[in-house]
Amino acid sequence: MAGVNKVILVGNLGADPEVKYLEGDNVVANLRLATTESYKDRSGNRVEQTEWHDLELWGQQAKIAEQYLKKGSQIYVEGKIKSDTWQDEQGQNRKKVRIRVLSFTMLGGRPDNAPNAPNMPATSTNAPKASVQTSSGPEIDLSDTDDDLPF
Amino acid sequence: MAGVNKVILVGNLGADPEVKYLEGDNVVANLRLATTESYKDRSGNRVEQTEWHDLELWGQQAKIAEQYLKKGSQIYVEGKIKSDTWQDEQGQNRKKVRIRVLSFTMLGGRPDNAPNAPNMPATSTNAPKASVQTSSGPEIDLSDTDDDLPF
Amino acid sequence: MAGVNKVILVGNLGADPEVKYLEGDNVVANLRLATTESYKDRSGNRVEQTEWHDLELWGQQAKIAEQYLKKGSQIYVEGKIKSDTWQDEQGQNRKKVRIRVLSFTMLGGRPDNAPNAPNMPATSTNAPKASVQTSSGPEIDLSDTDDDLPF
Amino acid sequence: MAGVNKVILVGNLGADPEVKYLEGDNVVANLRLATTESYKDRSGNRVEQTEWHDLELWGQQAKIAEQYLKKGSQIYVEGKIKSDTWQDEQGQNRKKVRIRVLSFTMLGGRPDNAPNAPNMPATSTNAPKASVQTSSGPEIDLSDTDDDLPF
DNA sequence: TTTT
DNA sequence: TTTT
Repeated sequence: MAGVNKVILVGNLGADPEVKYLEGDNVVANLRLATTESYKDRSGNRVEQTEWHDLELWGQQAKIAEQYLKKGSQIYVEGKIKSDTWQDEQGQNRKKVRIRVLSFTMLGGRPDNAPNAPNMPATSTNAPKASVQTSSGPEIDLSDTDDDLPF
Repeated sequence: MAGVNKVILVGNLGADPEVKYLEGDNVVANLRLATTESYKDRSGNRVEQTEWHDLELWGQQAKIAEQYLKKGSQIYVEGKIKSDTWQDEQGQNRKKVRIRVLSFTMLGGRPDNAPNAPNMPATSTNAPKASVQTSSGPEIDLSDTDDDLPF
Repeated sequence: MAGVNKVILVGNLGADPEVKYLEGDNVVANLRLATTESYKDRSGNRVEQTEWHDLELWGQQAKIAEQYLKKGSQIYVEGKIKSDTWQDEQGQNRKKVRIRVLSFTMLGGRPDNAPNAPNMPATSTNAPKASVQTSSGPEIDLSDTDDDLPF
Repeated sequence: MAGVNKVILVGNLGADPEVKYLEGDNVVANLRLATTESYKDRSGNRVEQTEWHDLELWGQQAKIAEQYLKKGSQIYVEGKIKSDTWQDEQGQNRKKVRIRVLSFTMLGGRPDNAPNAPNMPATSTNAPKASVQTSSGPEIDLSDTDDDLPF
């Protein structure tokens, strides 16, 4: 039956991406993203509440994350909630929730390691911000190569 | 620091709402929501994948959920990801992820137990679908009482 | 520069889809969707405010809309805002805003004209609710055929 | 009938906010926001497509926009589509679509004119990024005054 | 455990 | 563990 499972986050990475190259030319990147909410409590004091999200990126997006994201990077993320369930050694049911990222966009300033040669004109197609929108369901073949970064 | 933490779901309840009345006139409802995704695998077979979400509603929304939602109900949900963390008896760090619902809307047909008397005119303010939005624009008066359900 | 342009709607069609078959095997469907918001004004009276949206669907989605949607259908829509600008006969700048639909899902009950023969097994791939998620950027080739409906 | 009308944008302002102070202590700000999408056409050339959105903010949000946003500012916006319709001098039906902003968040670096004195402690409540959310959870006290900007 |  |  048809459903919708959508997550939208804006936050900062708590650490550099952790990237694993798997067999069969597959790549996965894991990110820790903090989204912080700020509000006033009853006493009028400003309170900050931070939620930490475990993000998972696959394929070309994992590679772009590896290359351009790092601890502190601010990103916009779109994805879906995905959980793994298993039994632990005590026979207890366990569940781990992750955000499967379907697209992300770097926010704020130009990344330090963006591919912009010095003296490159401002109107260069090497735009200063990364936008990655593979919108890849499992059945879609994204035959991108490393030379073919989306920005 | 400013962030965004937003979840949008459309799915069906796997069970009737579980409602607890707490001290201090507080109410909480817990719902189990299934979002099902359907796609074709490499062999061309249609595959269904269901994700189960733990929803948490508070206050007036909890009461409306109790009154109008039941096992099988299809709803649109907007909320945010919220996790509790603690140490279990083995001293292991544990984390439980929930969706804190900020608004929801009943989808599909008129709920069985909707407050529509027979012979009630079609233009009755007892509209057939529940829409609950605790968050309102500045011009909207939310002086709701318990007798004053938003539909 | 990287941006986000996302629209999420839940509403009902004000009329049957208008479908045009263009040259080159292209199809476009135009839908009128009403989203209705209900709130109480200062006097405590319930007020309904309806916004009408012009939706545009292309390709396989247009065909599915033609086949399964009709006046009154309730759908969930995801898309982006897209405007055409031109000069009218008086030389005035004009602008027309549409929602370019990227995916939609039928809500509520089984559509009347869904392809479920009586005695059809429950596991039929002709599932009773349409879910269309081509997530088609302009560069993605969706070589679906009519026999290959996504439900 | 219950509906959903939601817009999520990330983009940059094309000009400084235009703010009007109305009678009765009301304020409205109009913003022009560009969302740019980048993709490759059939020839493999990168193409940028920019959509311009007319945003409308009211009350406290309008004041914050006036104070902290300017041409070029990158923001995350959440709102709804809202159209005005009228007849022009030729008796033609006209329609103007705007985004009614319900919340916004400044992205990227610290705004130039943010209220951070030099030597101000890092834990100052005068946080450098604006987050404005008129819609709040039930437990949040929104007793803001004009002197009491939410960051 | 839902829905189709 | 981020950001401000």
